[in-house]
Amino acid sequence: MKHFHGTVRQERALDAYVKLLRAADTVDSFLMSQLEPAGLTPSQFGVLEALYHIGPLCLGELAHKLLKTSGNLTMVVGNLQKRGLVTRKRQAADKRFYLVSITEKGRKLIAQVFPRHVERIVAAMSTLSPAEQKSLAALARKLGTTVAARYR
Amino acid sequence: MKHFHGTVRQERALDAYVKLLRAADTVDSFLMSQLEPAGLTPSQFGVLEALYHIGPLCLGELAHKLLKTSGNLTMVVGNLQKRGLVTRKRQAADKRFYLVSITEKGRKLIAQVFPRHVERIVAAMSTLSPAEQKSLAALARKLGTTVAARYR
DNA sequence: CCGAAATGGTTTAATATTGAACTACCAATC
DNA sequence: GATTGGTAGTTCAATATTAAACCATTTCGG
Repeated sequence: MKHFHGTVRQERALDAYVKLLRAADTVDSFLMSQLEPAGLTPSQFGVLEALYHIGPLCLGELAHKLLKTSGNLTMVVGNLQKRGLVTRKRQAADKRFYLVSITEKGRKLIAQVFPRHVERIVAAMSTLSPAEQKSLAALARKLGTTVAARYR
Repeated sequence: MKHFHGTVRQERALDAYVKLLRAADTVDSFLMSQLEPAGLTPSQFGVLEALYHIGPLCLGELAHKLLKTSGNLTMVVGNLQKRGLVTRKRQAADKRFYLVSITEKGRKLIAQVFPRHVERIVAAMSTLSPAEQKSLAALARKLGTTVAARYR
């Protein structure tokens, strides 16, 4: 938005906003493009990674963690299920819940893909010094949690 | 990725990466949800805003600015055109180019929506002090440009 | 208990998004 | 000036994404 002119206050906020979004977008699309050889879309990777590291989750929890709608998760989990990477099981206690678990096949896939993914993140972030990385994390966290809480 | 355990170096990079993405996602989805009453999707708003502030652009330039593919822009611009918010004109000089311009109707819509949008950005960013906003912008910029340049 | 409200998921319709194949046009070279 | 190659956009098939309507189940107030 270099072509917008407002008050100092506005331009400062806009500038930080735009640069934040662009950085996130650039880093993320690079990382996600590297996942393609595994045949995983970004969303599919997100679901599998969560199940791999956290354990079985129900659809609503997945949706909450990935900041997506439940309708979306129905589709993404469906596609993972088709490929035998996850299972979906109706809970006996409360039949409204569907527990999603990663299968052995899914586990193997993530185990194969994740280490390289982490190394690419390290490489990408290494542009920033350790102190800068911590600073960025703290600022982003403060911004994200405040906005999330304010407009809940 | 609180459930991943690696080296200090890895966890620092992952933490910064995750918090960056989540902050961007949270702020952006809040802002974009506020645009719905205008009947604009995030992408449509992005295109319209660019045309409004920069002037007429061809499809490739729009794709580059919005970090999207040309195929995507064909669709988004098509939907904006259906609603009479932009026009698409074949260039005489080089007939491969299609120049996209905002119409008076589109201009009015953005003029009506944009000021509130800016104020919401200011409000969201105001969690951070002016110095923190500048710091965040600088760190995000450094990260984004380096990653974009490295993996071009 | 029972009917009403709340909750978890699915479905539906519309738009978005991508990569890849394809079309139209331009440019350069021989 | 025809072939060759490159560039701008479109089309296509598949997945993603959302909001809204809907279905099933549970919970709660009376």
